[in-house]
Amino acid sequence: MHKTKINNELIDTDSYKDVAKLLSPLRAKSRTQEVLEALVGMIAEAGLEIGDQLPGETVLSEQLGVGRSTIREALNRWEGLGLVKRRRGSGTYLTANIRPARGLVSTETTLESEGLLRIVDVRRTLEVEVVRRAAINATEAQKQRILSGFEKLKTVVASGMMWRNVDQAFHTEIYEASGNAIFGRIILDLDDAYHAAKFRDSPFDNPEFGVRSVLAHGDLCNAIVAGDAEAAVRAISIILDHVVDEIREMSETDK
Amino acid sequence: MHKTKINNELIDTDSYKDVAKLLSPLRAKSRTQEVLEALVGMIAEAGLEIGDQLPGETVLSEQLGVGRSTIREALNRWEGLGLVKRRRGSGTYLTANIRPARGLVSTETTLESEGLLRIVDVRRTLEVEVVRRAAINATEAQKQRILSGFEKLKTVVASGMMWRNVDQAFHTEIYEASGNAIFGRIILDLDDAYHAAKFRDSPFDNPEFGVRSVLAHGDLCNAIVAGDAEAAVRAISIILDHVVDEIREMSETDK
DNA sequence: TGTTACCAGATGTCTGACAACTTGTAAAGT
DNA sequence: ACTTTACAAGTTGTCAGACATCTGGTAACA
Repeated sequence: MHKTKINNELIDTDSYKDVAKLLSPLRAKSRTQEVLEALVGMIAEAGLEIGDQLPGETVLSEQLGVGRSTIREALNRWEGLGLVKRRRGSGTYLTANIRPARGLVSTETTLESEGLLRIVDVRRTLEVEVVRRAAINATEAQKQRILSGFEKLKTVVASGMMWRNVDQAFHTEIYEASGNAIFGRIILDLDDAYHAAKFRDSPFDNPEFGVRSVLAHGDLCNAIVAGDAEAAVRAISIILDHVVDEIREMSETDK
Repeated sequence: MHKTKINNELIDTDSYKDVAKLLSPLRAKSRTQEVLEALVGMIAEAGLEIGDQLPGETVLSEQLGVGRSTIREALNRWEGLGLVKRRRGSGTYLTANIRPARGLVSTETTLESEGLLRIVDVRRTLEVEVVRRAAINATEAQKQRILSGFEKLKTVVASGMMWRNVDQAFHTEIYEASGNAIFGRIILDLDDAYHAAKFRDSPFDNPEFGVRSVLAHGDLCNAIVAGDAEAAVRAISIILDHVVDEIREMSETDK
């Protein structure tokens, strides 16, 4: 069996499934996540409202081309969040208004940099709180994961490769260490909205930006491990300042 | 409507479900719920803490005598509430302190209120920032809208009507006055999630809560109009404290 | 010594099957 | 004409087994 090193990951080059992955490396999302997004789209398009019944599990699984277990995992997640109510022998019913996420950064608010800056603005509020808590609450195991995440980020950035996924993994460790996973979930949503708006025309990472902010990432990492909340807040502020700079530069050089 | 005397009690015989409920009220729990309670017991007994790894799915399913799918449904539910983190290829890890229900409170209610408190926690971070900015940035026209929104809220609460929509409209005015609408967008999403989870079975407002917090709403309103950011922050904190109290009361009185 | 290759264990997904429940409807009975 | 019963179709709940995919550690190799 042949293995090849790509993006710092061992990849099986014998099965062409993995080759396909090379062509579209953005599909890192889990099947369940994709199903959830597809469901949101379906609900919006079909105009379903509170109380309406969703199609059966078998119908959904056939239509989306995934197993019934996967559909069930997605729907059960939603029931846990109170978005749907499942009745055995009857069906699954909407119990809340489900809005497609595109509202965050939709069509008209993407007026160049303005929308991006607003997103970063909200993100800063959340990130500051998260790193403060992470510095206080992180367990030893979590600190270890944060450290190794940073090491991975450093090597990827140094090699000039796409670092967004690695960066996101690094920050996810911090969100988890904060003690309230909902912060992380919202920030990741904001991040998705940000990149969807930013990379509309050129969907590639900026290598230079990675080099610039990797230093601050190191400070952030050390501050959390050392339990220094205020230093962590300073570090994340610097990182977000770099993001703001990036947006400004982009809006200046771009047309 | 037919009534029949059974065991010296008048019972509605139109639906024999009620009779069956009298005979076996213990079998109402689903397998998944039993699994969740068993897991809570195991975690408490084993003394697992945040960051610790749970036994594998196969081990749990064998030990509890249920299928692996059932275990997965339970654990996925927990992940949705942010109580555990599942890592593919690695394992399932605790991300919150899970305590067994005591006294009359059901395990389900305990876990649910835990999730609600996390939502309010995130919301507090955002709301504090929003009202601070609103107090600083609000224009005269926006202050006027906030004032009239509060007047409407006062009359609706006093009349004992459903006040949720009016309350949401009042807060929306504040979100807009903050100068960054994305804050409001996210808070409204959180509000939806909160109500969907909280009012899963009884979709009604609590009139008493409205009366209690309308005073703080007045303080918030005046502080923003006066441009006093710190007073506004204090007022919104009191409002959110009331929400937390409400959750606590619910999980104590619930059977 | 450091890289590589491999292995065990864990979660993710799919398939097929059956159980349990709900609901509507047609048949049977009065 | 009305009520009761029985049944069928549709839906979610649970189980078993299999394979895919990922993670972390270990042993072999250069």
